[in-house]
Amino acid sequence: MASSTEGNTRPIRLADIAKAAGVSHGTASNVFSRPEIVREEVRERVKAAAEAMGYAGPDPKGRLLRAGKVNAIGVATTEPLSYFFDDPFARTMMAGISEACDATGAGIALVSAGNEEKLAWNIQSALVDGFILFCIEGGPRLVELTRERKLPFVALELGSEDDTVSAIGVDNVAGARLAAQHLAELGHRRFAVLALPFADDSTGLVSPEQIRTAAYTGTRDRLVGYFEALSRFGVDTAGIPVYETENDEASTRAGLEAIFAGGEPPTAILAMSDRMAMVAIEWLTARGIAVPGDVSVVGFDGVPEAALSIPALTTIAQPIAEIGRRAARMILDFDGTVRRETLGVELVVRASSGPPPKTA
Amino acid sequence: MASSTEGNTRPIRLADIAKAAGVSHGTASNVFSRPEIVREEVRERVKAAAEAMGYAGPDPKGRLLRAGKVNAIGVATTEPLSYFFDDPFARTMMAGISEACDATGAGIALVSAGNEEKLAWNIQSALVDGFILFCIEGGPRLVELTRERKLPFVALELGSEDDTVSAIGVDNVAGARLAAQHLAELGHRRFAVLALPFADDSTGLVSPEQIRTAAYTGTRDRLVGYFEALSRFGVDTAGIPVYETENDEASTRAGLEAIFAGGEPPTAILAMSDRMAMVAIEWLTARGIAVPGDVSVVGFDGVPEAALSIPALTTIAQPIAEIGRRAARMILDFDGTVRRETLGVELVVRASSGPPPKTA
DNA sequence: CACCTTTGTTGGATCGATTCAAATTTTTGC
DNA sequence: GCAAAAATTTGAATCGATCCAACAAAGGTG
Repeated sequence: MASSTEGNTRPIRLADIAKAAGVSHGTASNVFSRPEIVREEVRERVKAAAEAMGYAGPDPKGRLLRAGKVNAIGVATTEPLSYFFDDPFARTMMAGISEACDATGAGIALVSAGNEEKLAWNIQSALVDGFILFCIEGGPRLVELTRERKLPFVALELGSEDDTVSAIGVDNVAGARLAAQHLAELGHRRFAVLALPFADDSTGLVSPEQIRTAAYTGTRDRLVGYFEALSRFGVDTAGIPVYETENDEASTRAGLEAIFAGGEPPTAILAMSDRMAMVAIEWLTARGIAVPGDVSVVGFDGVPEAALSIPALTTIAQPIAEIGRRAARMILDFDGTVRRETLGVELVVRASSGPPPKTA
Repeated sequence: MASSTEGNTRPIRLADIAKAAGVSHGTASNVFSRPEIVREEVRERVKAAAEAMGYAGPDPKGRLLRAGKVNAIGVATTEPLSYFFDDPFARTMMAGISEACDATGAGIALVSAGNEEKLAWNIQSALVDGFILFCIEGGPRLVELTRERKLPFVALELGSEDDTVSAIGVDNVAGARLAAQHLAELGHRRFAVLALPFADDSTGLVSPEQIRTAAYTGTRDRLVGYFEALSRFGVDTAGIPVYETENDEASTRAGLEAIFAGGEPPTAILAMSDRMAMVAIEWLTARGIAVPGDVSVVGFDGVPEAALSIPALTTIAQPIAEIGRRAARMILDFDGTVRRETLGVELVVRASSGPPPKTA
């Protein structure tokens, strides 16, 4: 069997090197991980043996098991992987996460999957020291899945009210209030809302009942903020059409159709994401409805693209990158405690909002 | 919060569960990895024990060592991590890679580092089955580092002439020819080139000597293509200023200053990246030089943003996402052979190129 | 009832390293 | 020249699982 295995390229292990160099594997290991403690002559001999046998260096797989720490954090989402590179919000957030990881030399592992079963498996088997959860949709489910792993994790967006999970997010109520107040102060009295999902797999005009039982409290909070501010200006919030979308182009357009199908169109649109707001601007403009001449639009998020749209988007800016940085640091210097941070938001007035038309 | 004296909560291992449930560790393992082969009663007993002891499920670290496969591919670059999310070219490429990974359920690990030493370490210790190398700059060095790891890898951009390494790239010569020919056909005769780096740490106007000894052959190929096409139209290529930048805003602006400082300004700029081309458009426009009225600009890459610039950028479109997809698949179904693929490029004529001004 | 399947369970071997207490060798001090 | 101190080296134990040949028990057959 000796000669027949000639071509069988079983990978070379550290132990093989040790034997070839005539030292124990303990010493061989030291040559690679703490070279300074082994005598120069021996060190050279082992290195020479490694070189001669084509050894690739200690296999991280083996090292990992012993060391325990992977030195990488996982970022998980229910969206497909390409979401991390396509979506402006995600990208900005990832840039923040990257920054924190770069600073400590940690790596980033992107975790996602086509279907839920695979996602569960991928979360179970991801080689990471902790997770950052992108809870855009399916947040509760994602948290559930991750909790099983018993690793530190932090949810982005305090979507869930469950305060046993660490989370970082913004003050949605305050932000929404700011947006609505801005429009009301400009004189608007007829509004429509483009909302993020309240629950899984539902879209369309939303009833008060659905709002009360919203699974995604982030969405609910923004609506609460809108209504709170508008009430103060004497607007009858019960009459405001709230259209739930999936935060994509198709469902946003459907929402706009529905909103403008009725008799008296709104003069201002409150969109719960910049993405929807920008689709709205495009949709309105294409129909000859002037923004902000006929209808004002205010977004939410503050993605970089919002400054570039035409007209530039008035929006509620979240400190997106900062959220990412903090989330990463929370995992990197995890101390066993649950932390929930709420960051402030800011109204950024640009060109998409103005006074309502005189005729209205 | 209760009693921290609970003890050192050593993580629970599969073996602990096995003992608690009174079965062998082999059986306990089967309960999790091949539940169908263990008798229901036993299965439930083990699961119950796991639940009771707060077992997080088989640790991937252990599994990994046995299985060998990580089921993730590493994407490495010498740029900081945030490059993956900021740069349009990188993002488009990553989207392609994501797609291929999503399809097979593989994960993506981003590998980078602040300094070269750390990069080397991170490449050594990344838990991946193979690498995709983003050889924007420092390509040869990155290849070197990765080769040591003895894992499959593929370089993006056939930057190196070393054909023992797998690579995917585009036909730079043909693409550059297309760009130059387009401008020459429009009537341009006075050109300037904004070039990508020819070698590490050099910028400024480039001498023929530097071109011949270029470390980055991709850059050289593009220049060769430009010159080849222009010669055919009787242009004296020796007189064309070639300014080497670092493909960032600052050095591109410096290049433009240098190019337009001379007596007779060019009527057309050949930029080796869309990034530079877009900076050029902005720079020219800000100076009151009309694009394409006074000066035409043609880019290279075909990033999505190019279509959105004002005026929209004429460019040589690479199948960026397709390159990513192929690279990922090459690693995912690695068969031990070296593969070098060259993909075609396409001239996309948009608004940034036109005939030269009459007066010139 | 002996014999063959089928189905389930066991425990040792293995994956590839690191660690550390103990053993060994080399230096140093006098 | 010798003991104590310092510097190296050793090898068993460990990290946490999976795999698989061997074994045991239950079911079927003539």
